[in-house]
Amino acid sequence: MNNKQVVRILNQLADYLDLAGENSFKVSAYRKAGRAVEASRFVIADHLDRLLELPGVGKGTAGVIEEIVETGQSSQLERLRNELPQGLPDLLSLQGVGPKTIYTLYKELGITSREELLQAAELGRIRGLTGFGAKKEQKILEAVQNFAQRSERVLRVHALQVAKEIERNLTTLSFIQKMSVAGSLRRGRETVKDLDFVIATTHPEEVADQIVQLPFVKEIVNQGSTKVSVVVDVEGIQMSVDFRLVTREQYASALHHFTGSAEHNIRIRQRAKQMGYKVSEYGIFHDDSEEMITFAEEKDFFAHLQLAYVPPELREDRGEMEAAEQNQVPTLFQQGDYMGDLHMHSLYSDGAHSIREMAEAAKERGYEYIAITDHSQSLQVANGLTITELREQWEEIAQVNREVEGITVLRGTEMDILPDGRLDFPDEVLAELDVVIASIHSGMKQDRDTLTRRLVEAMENPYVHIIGHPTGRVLFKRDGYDLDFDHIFQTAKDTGTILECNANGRRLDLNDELLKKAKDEYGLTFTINTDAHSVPDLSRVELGISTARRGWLTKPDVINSKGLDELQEFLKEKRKKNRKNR
DNA sequence: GCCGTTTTCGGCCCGACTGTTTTCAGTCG
Repeated sequence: MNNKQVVRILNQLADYLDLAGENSFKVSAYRKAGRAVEASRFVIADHLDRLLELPGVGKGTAGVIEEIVETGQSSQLERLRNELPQGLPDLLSLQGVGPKTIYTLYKELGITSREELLQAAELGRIRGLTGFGAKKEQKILEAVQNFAQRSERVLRVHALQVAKEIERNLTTLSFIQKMSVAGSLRRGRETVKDLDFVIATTHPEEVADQIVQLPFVKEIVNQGSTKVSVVVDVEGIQMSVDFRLVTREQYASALHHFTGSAEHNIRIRQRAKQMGYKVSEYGIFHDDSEEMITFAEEKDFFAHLQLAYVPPELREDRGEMEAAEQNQVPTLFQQGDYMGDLHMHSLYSDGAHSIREMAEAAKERGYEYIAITDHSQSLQVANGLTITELREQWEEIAQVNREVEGITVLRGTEMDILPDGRLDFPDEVLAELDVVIASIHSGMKQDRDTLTRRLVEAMENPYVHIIGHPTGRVLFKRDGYDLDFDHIFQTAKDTGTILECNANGRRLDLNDELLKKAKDEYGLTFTINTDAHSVPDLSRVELGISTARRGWLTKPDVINSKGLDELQEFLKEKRKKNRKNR
């Protein structure tokens, strides 16, 4: 039984308890225990003796978890399943419909599915119930109808596109003093469910009226004097968007509050409470007075709670509170630290632009160097290069280096690690390359041991510098390979192999959590690369940087922060050291 | 159910909005 399976059962139990009308603090205790299991560094089933170390896990939930691990289920959950129909928890996913509503509808009308709910709403059977009226019935009807098209999470890259369009429009409105996107987009998350904007204004009603009239607003969900919720459609991407309207004085507190995460905010409020304060989205209050303390900037808000400033990407309750208390928040990697991109494709394999075009675009971005890393011969779907073609490419690289000043193009490859574990080029060819990335593009469904061994053997080759997109996951499409990460990270440490944070918006691989684990537990070094297949792809480096920041990476952790000479020296050293070890 | 610099009970983050009520419950983030 893996941790995810335990989490799923704990969450199901919480859903059922919620529907059964159980004390809401008890319900959230189970959800909190679920989050603790999810965040834990060890496999729960192998360390049942350590359950009580997890925050929010006490005797009660520990007993439930033990039972889940030992029997594969929870007797409490099974009992509730016998008492309440199977379909009820599904109804919790309807917008604006919660446990109390669902339970009442079940008790009074026998409703156990979306179909039955739709029918009851259409027949007007809901409006007569105590506490329900025509409007509530209409809302329920819409929630069921919208279920099929309700907004799923969208990729960060798409959410950024929507946010930019909204920002562009907001700047044309009157009475807006200051504004920022907040929420999970500001925290740099790889996918986003909805957007939050915080706006400072002297005229909230007027701003709200202007917002709901913006051309991309498809639906007004609700509109008050401090909050407007709408659904927008920007070039076919539909998202829910909340706008929070506050005064200039309240702005910094509101920005912090709506940036979240929920877990981070809870920690902030607990701390404030211990210090005799109360925190709301508008400011900080003394327990014993009405006076509200406001802040010019977020850093002043943190300072008032005797905390160092925490960048949005770290606000997940993954150790940032402890770091801020001890003034040990790291200076995270930033855009200006990025000196060059070490993974991109050209016309030689499956890229859309020539080496020269890629070099000129990279120079335009201020880079010192790039590596052209076309695919290798076995990856025929991507027009992988034979050794002969690779040598031809070196001539063109030399020519571009002669003709385009101010940037250096390095000879590279993204070489396949073949299904049997062999590499696609022999050592004598690899020795002539400046940058060797080894990646898996086939045999992705092999078992854990086989896949792990393929990566480990690739890292043990002294000519391999980098493992490209190490887990192979593609967001919304496929999970990463089944891998033994401890074995892989240990090998990367022993061989000095660099692991990639691939900035393709569907990959972001390694992801934030694996980056943090690899850094904290193994002290590894990383590279952030776009894997660009065209000139515009070069700009997605920002997605890789926000992921790296969420993984707590700093400038020295990322080799793309090195200048050209230092980088080349570093790549050569890696080979020297490992040839000796071989 | 969890937890303790208000320690074994009594809180648990906090407020906006909506719809239904006539002072509040439910839902959401």
